[in-house]
Amino acid sequence: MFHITEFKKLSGVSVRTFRYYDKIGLLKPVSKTEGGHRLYSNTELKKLQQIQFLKTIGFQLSEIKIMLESEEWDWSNSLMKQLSYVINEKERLSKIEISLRELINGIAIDGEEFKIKKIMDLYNNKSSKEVLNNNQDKLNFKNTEVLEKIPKMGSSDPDSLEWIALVGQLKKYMHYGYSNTRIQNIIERMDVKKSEDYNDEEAFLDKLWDIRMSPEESKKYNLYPIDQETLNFMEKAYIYYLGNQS
Amino acid sequence: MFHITEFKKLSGVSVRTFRYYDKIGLLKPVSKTEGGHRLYSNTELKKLQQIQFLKTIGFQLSEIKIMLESEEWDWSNSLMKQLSYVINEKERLSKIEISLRELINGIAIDGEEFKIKKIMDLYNNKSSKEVLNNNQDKLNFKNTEVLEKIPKMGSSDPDSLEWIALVGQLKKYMHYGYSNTRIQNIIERMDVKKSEDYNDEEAFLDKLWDIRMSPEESKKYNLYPIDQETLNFMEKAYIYYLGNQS
DNA sequence: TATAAAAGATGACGCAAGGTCACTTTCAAG
DNA sequence: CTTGAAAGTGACCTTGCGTCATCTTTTATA
Repeated sequence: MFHITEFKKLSGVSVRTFRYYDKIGLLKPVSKTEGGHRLYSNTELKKLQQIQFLKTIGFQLSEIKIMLESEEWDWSNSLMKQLSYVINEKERLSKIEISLRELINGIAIDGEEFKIKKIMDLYNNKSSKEVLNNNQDKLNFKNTEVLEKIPKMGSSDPDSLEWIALVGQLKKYMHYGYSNTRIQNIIERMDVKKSEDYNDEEAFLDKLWDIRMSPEESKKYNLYPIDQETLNFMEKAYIYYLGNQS
Repeated sequence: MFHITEFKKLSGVSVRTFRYYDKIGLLKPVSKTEGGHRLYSNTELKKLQQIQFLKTIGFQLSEIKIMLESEEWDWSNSLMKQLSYVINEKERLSKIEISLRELINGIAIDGEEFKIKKIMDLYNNKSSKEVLNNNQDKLNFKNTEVLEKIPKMGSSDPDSLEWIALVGQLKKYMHYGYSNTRIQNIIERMDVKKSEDYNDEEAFLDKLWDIRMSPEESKKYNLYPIDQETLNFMEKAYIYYLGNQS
């Protein structure tokens, strides 16, 4: 049993925090003295450490509370969600980093600091134009000849099966980003398998990526459905793969 | 001269934000009507865009206010400071990302979600007894524990699916002989996948090949059945692969 | 055991950047 | 001049506590 300042020294967390956690019901003292002073035990210390860890990896206290309360929490789900959030944040920061470096270089080259406002204007204009460009839809053409070669759903042929498995893995690990080793290994395997299965007679994957079919269309052809997001991701990963080959 | 809602439409920023910026003195309307309605001009629009840009690269409103107020601001200094902040943040997020991936992998390997709390403890007190206990667990690995990692039949997990597909292809193309390119490609993919899925902590395939279980045994464990002939062939092909690597 | 000092409790305000009510006043058209 | 839309102000809410101010309990010493 520890008094609140001992508990603070053991954990390195402030007294105010304990009172706050008590108030929001996240971590309650094991008991109280007659006068109302809080008392903690080793159990609370361990729970506090769990809370601290979950906090450092970016969860909010309200989420942590629910996590630790329910006995059968879907940990992998929330960890994945948190991971994708972290990855997005990193990407956002990377963009900011690039902008900052450009600005710093621009200033260094100019030497005239008052030009900063003009540079900032450039950024604003650029971003609005980029939005327009990105909204332009890409071409949607079909090639039934190629479609016939695409692995069919429900096939028990191990070759088709691996295609399905590879696409499935692509989706599963998409959150790692297209440059991730695991993703790149999958792409490489696809590339090798492409030339084995389709003998390079048709640039199969190229066609596949041009088709960009909707789930509805692919069902019509009894194909393994590949959604737009996965196709886009596959394209990015493949471009990256080609760039880093040789 | 724009009224506040026109200004909102021109900039995409909320009305509440304008009132807030006015209150904190960041962006004041150029004038007001007799009744007190705010009026903005193109000057304010440009300034607002500058504010928005500085906000996206991570500056606080209080900083932005000072920046835009003083005529001779040391831009390069504050941009550098911001850059170092962004770099630190990215590094912090990278560490979080690693932790999250380790946790996710741990769960994926374990399959037992309730172990999350033990894993979290490991992060906190790396020197405590928990680590020792856990290491002991790992030292006590037996064949049955390895068996738990082997892809199960009927699993829809794309990773398991690819294992099954790869073994299936091995059987299908076995007649080409173990040194055939196609076979060697399959073996290579297995090797890559082995280190991805099992993290090299255990030489998974080695164990698998040591087990050499009968179809009956594998059914008992609900495993994808691999017959003796395929196992032997796999071994030969793998030895050949190791010899021709590098 | 009385008393002083240290330790603890409670409550309130503040922080950043606004969102979301509720209620009142002004503007612009007919 | 009226009426509905638009604009105004003020207050409370969010996160995760830090920082007073004030009051009560515990503990050490005389």
